[in-house]
Amino acid sequence: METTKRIGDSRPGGRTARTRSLVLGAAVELLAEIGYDQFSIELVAERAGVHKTTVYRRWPTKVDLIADATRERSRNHVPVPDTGTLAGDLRALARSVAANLRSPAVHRMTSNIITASSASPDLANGTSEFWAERLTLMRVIVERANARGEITGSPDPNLIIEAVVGALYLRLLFTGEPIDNRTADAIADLIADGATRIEEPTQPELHRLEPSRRHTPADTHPASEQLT
Amino acid sequence: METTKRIGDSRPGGRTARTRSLVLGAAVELLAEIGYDQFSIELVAERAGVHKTTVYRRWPTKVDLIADATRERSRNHVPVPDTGTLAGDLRALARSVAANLRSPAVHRMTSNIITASSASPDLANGTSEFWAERLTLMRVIVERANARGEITGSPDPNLIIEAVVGALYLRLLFTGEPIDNRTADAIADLIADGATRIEEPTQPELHRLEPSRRHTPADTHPASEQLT
DNA sequence: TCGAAAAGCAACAGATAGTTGCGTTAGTCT
DNA sequence: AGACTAACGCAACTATCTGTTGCTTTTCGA
Repeated sequence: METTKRIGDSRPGGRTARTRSLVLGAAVELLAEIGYDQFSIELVAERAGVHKTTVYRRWPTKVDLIADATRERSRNHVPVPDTGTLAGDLRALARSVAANLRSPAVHRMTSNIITASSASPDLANGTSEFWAERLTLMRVIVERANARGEITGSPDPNLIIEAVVGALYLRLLFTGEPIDNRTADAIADLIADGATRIEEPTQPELHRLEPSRRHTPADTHPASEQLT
Repeated sequence: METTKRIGDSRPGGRTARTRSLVLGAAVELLAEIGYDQFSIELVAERAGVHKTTVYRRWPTKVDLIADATRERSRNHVPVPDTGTLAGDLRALARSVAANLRSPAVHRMTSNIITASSASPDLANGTSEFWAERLTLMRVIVERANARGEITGSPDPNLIIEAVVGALYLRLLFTGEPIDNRTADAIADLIADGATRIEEPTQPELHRLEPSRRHTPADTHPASEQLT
């Protein structure tokens, strides 16, 4: 039995692969150019110089196509800075992210992926994995700082990166405020200060503020019906 | 002349207002229930118990409707915590935001607004204003801490709030990692530590790390074609 | 109670998504 | 090389959805 073979599985060599990369390339281009509304399978087909049935056969829906098109980006190697200090590394990282976010294409791409992700658990997983990989890569910044003895306490390394990146994305998606290098430096410094609390690393044990000294506020009951 | 009067301007009292609120209410509900794809004017009309032409006449497009429906949320009063310490306040704030973000309805709502915003500068402005207001409200947390002498240096107060909130939203929209109270506390503490650098507030001048001591890394040239 | 603004209604036009059947092209296998 | 077959091209089609129009009915306001 098992004649249930998926399209594009055999003949991985020639035309199939070419068509596939043409279509996915066109999809990525369009995702960066137009909004989710405008994005359509027919447009992608036209851009790829391919007939729409070809696209429909392999990617039944819009989100399937988007999911596949964005899956490849894991290959994007993020250059991880190594300046010798945590603050320096975080600044470089923040500036690099900021520079990226200033591009309208990236803005559109990001919005579109968020939209599609909310419609497809598959794509949501892909996005999640992509970011997990990316954060793992960036985490060496924190690990190096740790090896240097820069870091006090044991903050979650991921959280340090997430705070820097998250603040920048918040501006991109919500506040619309400028994402310039000044901002990037400021957020990097803020987080670096938080992670390297003591200014005299030679006496790291001296009267450090223990987490237990802070009081945990009563859990604010979740706002009953507060959207966003 | 000037017969160009907009629909719904006169008769602000009775039926007009009722219809309006019915429609906007239905729109908000749907935004929290379904994705941007499914969301349509006809669905909103049906949910509101109103004929679709009624909706079309007042809100020509989907995004117009969404823009109007979400404009009202500025009224949402965010309870600003006041626990007596910056760390405590930030923890309470983070927990409250986290609790909110755990709701799937909020997740969908957020994604949908992002999508619609990218299609409408009008809505984008609205969202931007909404967040500006919200951040301004939350900023009193930092201002109170400042008055208490908790804060060293002069970090951008907005940035402190943005870092906390941004990290949580990053998880919601990208990484998909859990947004529990542990995470909320950790991010709050990290930022609080960054803002209140010296552990002995009575000697705030003692060997503080000046910004000038940090070196600014060479600006990493923006990755030429790195989407997202 | 009367006039006018807004809502209801049905029918319509146009666009778009997605499908189907069949002929054509081009890798692959012997 | 030549045959086989998976994948593509093509045109025509259906179905659905978006948005409009002309008219009638309701309801607010004065």
